Amino acid sequence: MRRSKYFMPTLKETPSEAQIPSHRLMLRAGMVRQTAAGIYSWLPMGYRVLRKIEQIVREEMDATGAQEILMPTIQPAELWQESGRYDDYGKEMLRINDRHDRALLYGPTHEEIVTDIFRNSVRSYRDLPQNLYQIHWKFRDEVRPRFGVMRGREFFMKDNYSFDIDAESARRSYNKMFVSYLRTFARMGLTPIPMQADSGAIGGDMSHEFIVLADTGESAVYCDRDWFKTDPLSLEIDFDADLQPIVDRWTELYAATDEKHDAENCPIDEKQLYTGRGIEVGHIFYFGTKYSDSMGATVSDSEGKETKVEMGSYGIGVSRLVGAIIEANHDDDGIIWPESVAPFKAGIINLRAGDEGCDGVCQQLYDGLTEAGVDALYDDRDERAGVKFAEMDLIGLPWQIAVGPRGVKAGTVEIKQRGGEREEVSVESALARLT
RNA sequence: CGGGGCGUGGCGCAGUCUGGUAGCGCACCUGCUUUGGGAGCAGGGGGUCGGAGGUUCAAAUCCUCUCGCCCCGACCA
Repeated sequence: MRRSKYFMPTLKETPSEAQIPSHRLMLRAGMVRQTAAGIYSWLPMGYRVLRKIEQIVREEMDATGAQEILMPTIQPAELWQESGRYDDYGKEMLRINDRHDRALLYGPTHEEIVTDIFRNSVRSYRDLPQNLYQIHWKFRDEVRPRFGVMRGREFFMKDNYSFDIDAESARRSYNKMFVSYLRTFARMGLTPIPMQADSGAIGGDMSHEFIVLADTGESAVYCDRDWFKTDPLSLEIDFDADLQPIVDRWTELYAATDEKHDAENCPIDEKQLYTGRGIEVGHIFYFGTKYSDSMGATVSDSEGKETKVEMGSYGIGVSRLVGAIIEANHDDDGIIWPESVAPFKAGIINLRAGDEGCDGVCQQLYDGLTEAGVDALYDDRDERAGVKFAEMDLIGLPWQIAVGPRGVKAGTVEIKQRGGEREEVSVESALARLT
């Protein structure tokens, strides 16, 4: 993509409404624009990142055998009246009436809809287990949206729902999600720490929040330093195998959010305790027959008896992750994207646009990268070097290649990783480095 | 929802207390000079001061109402 043609309205100054780094940087880098309180429009570069994250989530969901569906954003009130949540949910739920004065709502979550789909379509235990996911928009009318995309009212979310014949099978479904989440977040360059969460009326240990550490995170977290020795990406996972040992391993180390942590009775040594901040990016939850009960979702078991299905639901805040990743990866100059979610892998800076030599080398680099399938942003504008360097640092592409008249004469370009040192190399080796 | 704050060109702000017909920096346009870390000079365009009422000879400024946004707290992917 040529910068001169790319819609990326960057800002030198920070709009006054933005307080935390990710919000400021997303506005400054031209990734998003606020449309209303807690409601954002995604501009080309922000949308690229959102899609990268979405794709990682999708791949990891698919790897577990979950199947992607797409449910409506607008839902009929009847289903919620049936589950009993229509009155419980309160003002966070955006309620709408259509022209016939029928009560509708903009879905804050989709348990009712999937349960409805399921009960109308599945009759036998032979069709279980089942796990359906979707990635799309939800709306919760937060009293106080803030932190930009990290706590919006409208947000992009992956949510999925498991259906099992019994509690034991439901635990297997839960474990799959648990392990899958570890990989999903790790692939985005984040350190995910599962923390036991309140599992409500069901009780037990079947609810976890996934927290990623970030200095500017919303809540204080306490955990064992051994967390940093673990690497989810090194896990060889067979989703058909028993995952309980992996889950056990990832829950035996201490980890607690502010609310649960008790300094007096902390089970681990002070030296071993890491104190930091974190952002909740995922939540998995087993809730048994809560909805199958109220909404009559049953199947025949192996003896022909009607049995309520055991369910769980699992969420990942996809749009929140964009902010969370920036919170965890930035410096004073701007964003530092992990390669897996970067909008472009590399930026090419033409330090003397219009100079025949510079133009030629830049084109050669750009073509070379493009042919190799590497996304590059080529800053071909007639701007001063400082402007280009500053913007490239701001938008945080993992690699920068600077092409100037001096180097071109000597047959070299300068390559550096965002935040790293510059290195003079030949055009060929620059290309080799990135392809 | 309780408490606080702010709405003035695209962005950041001054002007409001003490009414007199809107200003600065950045960005934008033109020209020249510059050209390796957000250039310099000159010229130029753009705002009925969030909105509606009211007071006044006169309102960004005073009064009333209203809408929007932000921050702290309680709540959440």
